[in-house]
Amino acid sequence: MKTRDRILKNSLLLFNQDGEANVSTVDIANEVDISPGNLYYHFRGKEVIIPELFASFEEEMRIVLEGPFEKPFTVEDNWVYLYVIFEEIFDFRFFYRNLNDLLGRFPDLARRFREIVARKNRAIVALTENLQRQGMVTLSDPQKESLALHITMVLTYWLNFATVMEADDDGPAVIHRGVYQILLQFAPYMGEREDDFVELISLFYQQTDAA
Amino acid sequence: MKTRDRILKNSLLLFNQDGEANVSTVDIANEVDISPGNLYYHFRGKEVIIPELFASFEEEMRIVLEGPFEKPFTVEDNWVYLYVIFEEIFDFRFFYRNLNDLLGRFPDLARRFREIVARKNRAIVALTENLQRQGMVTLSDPQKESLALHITMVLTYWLNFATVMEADDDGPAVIHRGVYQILLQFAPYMGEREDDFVELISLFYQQTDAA
DNA sequence: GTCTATATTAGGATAGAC
DNA sequence: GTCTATCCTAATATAGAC
Repeated sequence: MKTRDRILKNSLLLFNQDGEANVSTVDIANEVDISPGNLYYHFRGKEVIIPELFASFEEEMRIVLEGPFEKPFTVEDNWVYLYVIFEEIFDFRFFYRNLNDLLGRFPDLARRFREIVARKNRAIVALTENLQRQGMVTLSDPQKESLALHITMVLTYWLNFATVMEADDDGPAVIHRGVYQILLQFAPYMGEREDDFVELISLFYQQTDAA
Repeated sequence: MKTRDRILKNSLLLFNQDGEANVSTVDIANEVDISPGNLYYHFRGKEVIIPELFASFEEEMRIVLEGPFEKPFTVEDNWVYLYVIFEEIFDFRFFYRNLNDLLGRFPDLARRFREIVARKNRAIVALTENLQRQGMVTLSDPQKESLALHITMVLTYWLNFATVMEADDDGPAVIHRGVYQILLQFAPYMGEREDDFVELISLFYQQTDAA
């Protein structure tokens, strides 16, 4: 693995672990086991590393969000879809934990981040419409927009919230509950299918929780 | 006004404006128009100012959250109640924008912050039960818990989210939309009253928005 | 209580040898 | 590409006079 890539990899590791603000260039160099001077040969400091990491995140998120929304999605498909989005956020969680600061410091990233959130929102709208087409939920357009906005917010902050509320940082379990919470939000729009649906996702919840 | 209080007041101002991490003790001294040395006479640095500000927040939030939940709350009461909670968060928004970092640095505050969120959640549960007693909404216990958790999350992160999504920082308007979004979440549990309810809160929304 | 002056340190950054 | 040595700066913190 090239030094350049090792720097990126370890920066991400430390940023996620300790928060970007609490990681110095020397910390990174130590973790990579090179000299600070060498680090500066590859990157002119954190101000260059961060946008580079963001670009990876952006690309992966773009791929993830291009879900195949024309086909009918089963509940399990939806479960997996949300799970994968959460995983992506988890992998770059340092970014989400410091959003205001980071977006303030990098206006270019702010623009692009907003674009990602907008995409996320559109994906949730599409997912909702898919459920609608299958006759699983009934909701008006304003309700749809409002619900999508809410879900987008939960997708954005759930991992933060969980970290704040419980000191421990067990990724999979937290993601798992996040997916469950989100899918539960569709229940009230399901009419008589509601009970079946809740039972189904509760099953997913318990199932994967044990794993 | 005593110097000590002026330091606290201006620290809060700068923290909210620029983020705690971007405000130095010298910045604060400048804003208060005293020397850095003098600042250190009153406080041993930001590490002492922050918990002091948190204590104010904690106290005010405690008062706000002690809502009179036994009486039947009108929709307008609920509107005002949520609005006031948001205002409190807005006044100490620097804290919410840096939650993970700050709670990591001050474990004692982390404990107390979790307690506040738990109170917030209980308040929302109480508010929901109040609507239930009035026959305005129908929901099962798990639904109630899930809805309350969601609303607690929105209460916690809405202002952050809005700042991220729109660069501008217009407090009242953002709070206003937050309240609207939250109340909208009760709609699907209202049965036939739903349309009336949505119309009513839309009215509040447009009304206060013009003001 | 308040000031000025100064010490200390950590982090960011570069020069030059290998 | 990599290292060592070194510099610069911003931020924290203290001492001592007024």
